[in-house]
Amino acid sequence: MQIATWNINGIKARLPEVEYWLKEYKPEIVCLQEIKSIDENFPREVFEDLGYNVETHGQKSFNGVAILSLLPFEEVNRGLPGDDADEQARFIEGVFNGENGAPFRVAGIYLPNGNPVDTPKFPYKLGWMDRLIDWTAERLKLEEPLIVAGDYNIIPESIDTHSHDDWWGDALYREESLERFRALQALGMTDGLRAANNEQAYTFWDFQAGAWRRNNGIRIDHLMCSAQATDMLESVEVHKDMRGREKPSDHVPVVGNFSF
DNA sequence: ATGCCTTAAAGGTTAAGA
Repeated sequence: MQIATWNINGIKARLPEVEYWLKEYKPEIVCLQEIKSIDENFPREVFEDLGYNVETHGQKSFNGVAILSLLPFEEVNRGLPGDDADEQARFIEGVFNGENGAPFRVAGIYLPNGNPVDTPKFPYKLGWMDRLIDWTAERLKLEEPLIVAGDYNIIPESIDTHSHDDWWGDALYREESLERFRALQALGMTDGLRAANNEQAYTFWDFQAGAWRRNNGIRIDHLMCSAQATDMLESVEVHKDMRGREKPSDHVPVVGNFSF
C-alpha cells in the first residue's frame, strides 16, 4: 500500500499535475497540504472519478489539507486538538481498515512555517508542535499503525539541507523547533525515509533564485511512523521528477510503500 | 536575500510562503 504526502501549493493551479500523478502512480492514500481552498470549492469530483474518497479541511485562500483515499474512511477528524482559538486548517485524520480488518490511522498535517522568528508566527509554530506531541502521545496508546504525513516545515538534520550555515537559525532549523521534532521521535515516531532508505533526498526547492536548477533543496516533508507502521514500511520514494514539470509545486510527493 | 518567484483573491494590487 502506498501512502503519500504532497504540499501542492494551491489545488486550483496544481490540478493537472495532481491528476497526472495520481493516474501514474495510483497511491492508495494521499495527504495534500496547502490546498488554498474552501471545502466547497475543492474539485472533489475530479478525484472521485478516479476512484478516490475525498475528505477536506479547507479555509479561504491559505493553508488547507485533504486526504484522498481509495479505501473508505471509517472515521475522519479535522483540526488539531488543544486550542479552540486556532482557526487555521492544518490537520486532518483518517481511520481505515487494513486487509486484515485491523484499523490504521493516517493524519495529514501542514505544520506552521514559523518565520519570522521574532513575530507571533514562531510561538504559534512551537505551540502547534506541543499540541501535536500531546495528540501523538494519545494516539500511540492505541498501539495501531499510525502515519503522520505532511509538510512539517522542519529540517531534521544537516544532511537535509544543501547548506547548514544558510539555514541554521531559521524557524525550520533551530533548536526550539528541532527539540520538539525530537520529542516526537522520542515518543516512538520514526522518520520513514531515514529508517527505510537513509539517503539524502530533498522534498522542497524554492521557486526563487534558481534553487531547483542549483539543487538548493531541503527535506521538510515527512512520513512519521509509529512502531507498528515502521514494521511494515518497505521503502520511501521522493518523486523529485515532479519538480521539473511544467507548472510544479515547490514541494514534491513523498511516498511510503507499506506491506499492509 | 531587505522575497531574486509564485500563489490566491482581490481588484487595477497585496499578503503570504520557507
